[in-house]
Amino acid sequence: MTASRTARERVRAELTREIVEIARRQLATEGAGGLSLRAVAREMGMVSSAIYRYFPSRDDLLTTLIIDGYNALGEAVERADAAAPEDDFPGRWAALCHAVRDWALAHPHEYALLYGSPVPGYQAPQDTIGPRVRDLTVFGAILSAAQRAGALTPPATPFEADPALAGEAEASLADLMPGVPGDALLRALSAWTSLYGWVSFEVFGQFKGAFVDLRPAFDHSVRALGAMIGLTRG
Amino acid sequence: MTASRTARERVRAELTREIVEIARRQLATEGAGGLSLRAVAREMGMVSSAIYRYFPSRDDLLTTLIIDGYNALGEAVERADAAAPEDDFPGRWAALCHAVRDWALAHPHEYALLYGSPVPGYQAPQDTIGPRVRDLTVFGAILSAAQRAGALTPPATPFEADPALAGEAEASLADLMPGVPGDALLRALSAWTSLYGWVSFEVFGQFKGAFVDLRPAFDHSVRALGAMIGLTRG
DNA sequence: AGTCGTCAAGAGCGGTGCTCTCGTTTTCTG
DNA sequence: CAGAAAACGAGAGCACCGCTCTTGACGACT
Repeated sequence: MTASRTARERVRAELTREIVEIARRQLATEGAGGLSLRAVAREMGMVSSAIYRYFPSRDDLLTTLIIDGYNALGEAVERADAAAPEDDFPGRWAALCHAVRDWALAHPHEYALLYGSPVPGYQAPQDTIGPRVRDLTVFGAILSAAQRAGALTPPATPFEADPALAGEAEASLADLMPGVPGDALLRALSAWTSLYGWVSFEVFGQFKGAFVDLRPAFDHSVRALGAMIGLTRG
Repeated sequence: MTASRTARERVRAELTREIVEIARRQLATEGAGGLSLRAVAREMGMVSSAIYRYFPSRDDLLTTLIIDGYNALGEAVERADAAAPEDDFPGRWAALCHAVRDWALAHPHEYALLYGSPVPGYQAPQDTIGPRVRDLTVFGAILSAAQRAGALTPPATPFEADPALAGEAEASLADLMPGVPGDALLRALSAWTSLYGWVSFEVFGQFKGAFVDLRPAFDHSVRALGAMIGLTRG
């Protein structure tokens, strides 16, 4: 039964995969705005209306591309983190940051789809919430592990966090970053926004013609942020 | 002579202004993708081809909207900075940050046009470079003034900047932020990317359903970043 | 073997940016 | 002042888009 039904379903799955693949290639070359169902159909030798048997609308196709993008980015981050020495927490943070930057520069249009302006009105259905936080999850694992290893020590700073706000942060991030004190979470949040702010600036061209060499500047910023968070070697 | 010529040119300028105004309203409601020359023409009671007498292409219309956006944001930032006590440098930094965030939240689609994914292939002609750095210019003025007032003192940090990189930063930002030492510039750069990273996250919906109250969290982050930069009261 | 669901194809709708042509009107000039 | 020149709005049209609906053929299940 499964075998007979699979005859149909297998070709269907294959065609679906092929559509997504062609769409991703179009996305990579033309950008999100240039993704056209008709062009995908043309490249597949199908007529445009046939695509709608597989994706009910252009936005649905975009949504799967978005999910794939989050997964690809998350995978890259996970790989980079796993390759770093487990107790070198500043190093793991730096590896995470460079993974994000490298992936974004290698896939600018997909990065724009994930972290740029929302494309249509906007969509973002619920299936996205899982892959969307894969990078954050890695970050949380690093922070939690550093905290457990006693390698998350607040640097001397003239600025203290409001205890109420710190508690709120602790509560709302308890699942992703368990055990991390609230003030460290707030510092980590600043570092996180700085990371994506930098990458967005660079990918979206705001840094055009600024520093001669952006890579060492990025690396310095990343390490300084790691120190600001309070990460030390375990 | 000017009066006679103005007969035509005045109505032309007026129509141009009206086109931009309608376009901005469409941009605010529909987003950059929903901006349609035909819709603008329809709303003006003109035929679509007539618009091309005033803007040679849709991208040109978008470009003027972008320039206007940079100017509006820059003006808001300048106003906020001017309203703060001149020698309260952490306060001026905080005012700048809140001005950026408030403006972005009030004009999300225009913010997306400025700091989101570049719209078509992308454009960004040279007329943009002036208004584009109005916010950065204010930031530079704050930093330079703080430095002159002796209110820019590096906080105790376990992380030192590479002198070569600091020198490079000093050289490339000498015009915008004269007199500011390189290591402070590097810290300021991190704070800058953190600011825009935060605002982009918030405007683009990445913070959806995170903290209950984003405003106090933002304010804390901003003040912590100010301390990280090394800003103190003069 | 017959029925029913799935599929690709085609035509078509309303929308887009943009081009070209054609009268008209305004401006500049001889 | 009259005529040339430039600017203008209107309209038709091209190629493209997302999306819908119908039609006919093929495959799968009873």
